[in-house]
Amino acid sequence: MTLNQGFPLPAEPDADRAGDKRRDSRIQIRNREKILDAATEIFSMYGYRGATLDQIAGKAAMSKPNLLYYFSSKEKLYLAVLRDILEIWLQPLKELDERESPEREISAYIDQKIRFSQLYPTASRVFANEIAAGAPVLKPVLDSYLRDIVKKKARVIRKWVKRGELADVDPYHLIMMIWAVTQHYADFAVQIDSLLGKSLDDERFYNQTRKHIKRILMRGILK
Amino acid sequence: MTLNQGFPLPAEPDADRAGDKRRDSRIQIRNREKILDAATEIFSMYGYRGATLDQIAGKAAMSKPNLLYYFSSKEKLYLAVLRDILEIWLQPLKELDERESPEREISAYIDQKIRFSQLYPTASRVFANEIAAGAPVLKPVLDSYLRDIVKKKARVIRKWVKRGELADVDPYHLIMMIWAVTQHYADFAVQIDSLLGKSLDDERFYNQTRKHIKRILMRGILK
DNA sequence: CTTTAATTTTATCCTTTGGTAAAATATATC
DNA sequence: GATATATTTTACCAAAGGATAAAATTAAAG
Repeated sequence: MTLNQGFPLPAEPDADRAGDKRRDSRIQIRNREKILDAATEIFSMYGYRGATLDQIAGKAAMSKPNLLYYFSSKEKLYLAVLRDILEIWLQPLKELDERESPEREISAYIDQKIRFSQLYPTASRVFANEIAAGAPVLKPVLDSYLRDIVKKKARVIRKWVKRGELADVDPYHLIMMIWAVTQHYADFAVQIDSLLGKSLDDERFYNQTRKHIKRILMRGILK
Repeated sequence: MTLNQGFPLPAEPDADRAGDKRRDSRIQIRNREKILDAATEIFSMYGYRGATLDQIAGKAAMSKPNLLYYFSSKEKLYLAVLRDILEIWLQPLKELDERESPEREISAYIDQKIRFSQLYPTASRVFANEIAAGAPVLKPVLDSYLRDIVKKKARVIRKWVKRGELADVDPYHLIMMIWAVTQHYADFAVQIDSLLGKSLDDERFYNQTRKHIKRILMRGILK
C-alpha cells in the first residue's frame, strides 16, 4: 500500500516485466498503449484511488485479468502513466535559454505549455490529481529533479532582469504564474466549457487563449 | 450511484434530516462540523470516489457508523461539503462593482481570491477535484448560476474597457486568469512547498505572492 | 501442420467499503 | 433519580475491487 518505493520515476524505466525474453510483439505494443491511454483518462477523472481497474479495462476494451497480464498491478500501471506524463511535462522548461531574449523565450515557453494543455489535457489532470493527493509518488521528483531545474531556470530569468530586459519580477512566481494559467485550461476544461462553450480543441479558441495569455503576461513582465 | 438529482446545491439547504424535531444540540453542531472538516480534507486529497468513510471517520475521531448517524450517506456528506465550498467560492465575484475603478475592484478581487486560497486550500482542491471528475455534481450550477454571474461580471469588465480604464482584454480570459493564478497556490501547494519550501500560511510569502500576482496582472491589463 | 509460446477468458479469493441493525451508553427532562 | 431521547458502539452484510490460478484460445516458429 505504499505506492512508492524510493525514487521510482526517472530510474526504473521499465519497472514491470523485469527479465523479459524477446519483447514487444505488435499486439504487445498496441495493448500497452491502449491500456495507458485508458488509464490516463480514468486516473485523470478519479485519481489513483478513485480509479478502478474494471473501469480502465472497460475503457481499453478488455477484461481486467487481461489488463493485469500487461501491467501486473494497479500501482505499476499508475507509475507507468505518471512516468510518461512527467517526461512531456518537464520537457519545455528545460529549453529556456538565457542567450535568447526573454520575450522570445518566455513566449515560446507559454506556447509549449498551452500546446501541452491542448494535446494532453488528461495527462495534465492526472498530474494535478497526484499533486492534490500530496504527491505520494512524485514528491521525490519534485524535491530533487524539478527543484533543480526550476532553480536553474530561475537563475536565467534573474539574469534577464539584471540585464534590464525584464521588469523586476520574482522568477519563481513568474514560473508558477505561467504554469497556473496554462494548465488551468486543461485542468478546468469542464468549467470553461460550461462558461464559454469552448475548448482548446477549437482552433479558434485555442489561438485566442494563447494570444490573450501572452498579451497580458508579456505586458506584465517586459520592461 | 447517480450522485446528483436535479439541482441539489443552492436549493435543499439541509438535504439530510428532513423532518427533524428540535435540532442542533451542542454536540450535534460540533460533530457535524468536525465531520465536514475531516471530509473536506479527505475529499481534497482523494476526490469523491477515492475517499473512504473510514478515513473521514478516522480523521474526525469517531466510528464510521457514528459518522453515518450524522450524514446518512457518503453522497449526502459530499453534497454538504460542496455546498459549503460553493458558497465561499462564489462570494467574491459577486462583489465586482462597475461604479468603482477597475484598478481598485480587480485588485480587491485578487486579494479575496488569494485569501480564499490561504484560508481554505482544501476546499479549493475539493472544488478542483470535482471539476476534474467532470463536475458530476456541480455541472448544473456551472451551467446556470455560475454562468450567469460570470456573464454579468464580464459585462462589467467590458464596460471598463470601453471607458478606456482597462486595456482591451477579453473579460472571460481575464477572469479565468485570475482564477487560475490564485487557485494554483492552493491546488498545487505541495508542489510549491517542494520548490520553494514556502506556503501561504507563511505571512511573508503570502504577501509577496499577493503583491507579485497583482503587480504582473495589473500591469498587464491597466492602460 | 505440429508444436511451442503468447494471449485471453473463466472461475475464484480475499480485502475493503458503504451501509444497516440492534444493543449499549450517555444526556436531558420531569 | 427515573424515564425518555439522543448518541455511540459492536457486530454484521452484500457489493465492489485488486489480484491469482488455471483452463482455453490464438498466434508464431519450425
